[in-house]
Amino acid sequence: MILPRDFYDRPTLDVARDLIGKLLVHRLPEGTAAGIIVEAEAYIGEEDPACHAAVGPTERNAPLYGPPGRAYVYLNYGLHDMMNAVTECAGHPSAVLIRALEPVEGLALMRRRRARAPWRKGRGPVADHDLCRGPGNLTRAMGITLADNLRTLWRGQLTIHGGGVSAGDLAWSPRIGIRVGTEHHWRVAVAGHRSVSGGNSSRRKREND
DNA sequence: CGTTCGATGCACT
DNA sequence: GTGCATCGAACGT
Repeated sequence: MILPRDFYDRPTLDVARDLIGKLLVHRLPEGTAAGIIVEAEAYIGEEDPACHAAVGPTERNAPLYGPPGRAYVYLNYGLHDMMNAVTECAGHPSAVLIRALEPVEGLALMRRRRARAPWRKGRGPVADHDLCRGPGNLTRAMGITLADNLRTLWRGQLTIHGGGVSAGDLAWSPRIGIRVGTEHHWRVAVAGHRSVSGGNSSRRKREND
């Protein structure tokens, strides 16, 4: 069953924790892709220096100020679309970044989309557990783009479902790839899961700062 | 094992 | 003009 709108209208850290083990589903004419969320990060309010809302309301971060339960998708490094779930009541700009999935459905479609990336030209197929490993890889594999910005997650073609999935032990750690706000351990992941990002050494160093 | 860096586009100052 | 909530290859030790 699809998670209701109210699921997202709660403290962001609770939402981040509870999103682990849930199923992200994207239905398109070319096929359906789905995966279990195994890694996420919380970005909480204007006081969080790493949150896009830290600079106050702008055109780009407007979705954060809107109602919870919608997607906030933005382009990062000119290359990667990042997908967040907007949380908390409207006016408190917060969201959860979806960082990694364990692929469940549409793996062939995911692999085709990943292979389409220019930098993968001439390289071998992506392993199953790497298809949705990392926020940029995840959106590419799932076919999530800027066109999905502001989409409702509780109905429509991009949805998050609950039900029956055991998440395993959760591990909290500093968020990845940011220069500020690293004192907060607002990244949550299934401990030891193969599809969790941050596997390379430079990431690990930043994590331990 | 470790660190560095290019690709690539746009919001923000 | 600057700086990214990244990815993955290249290179040093």
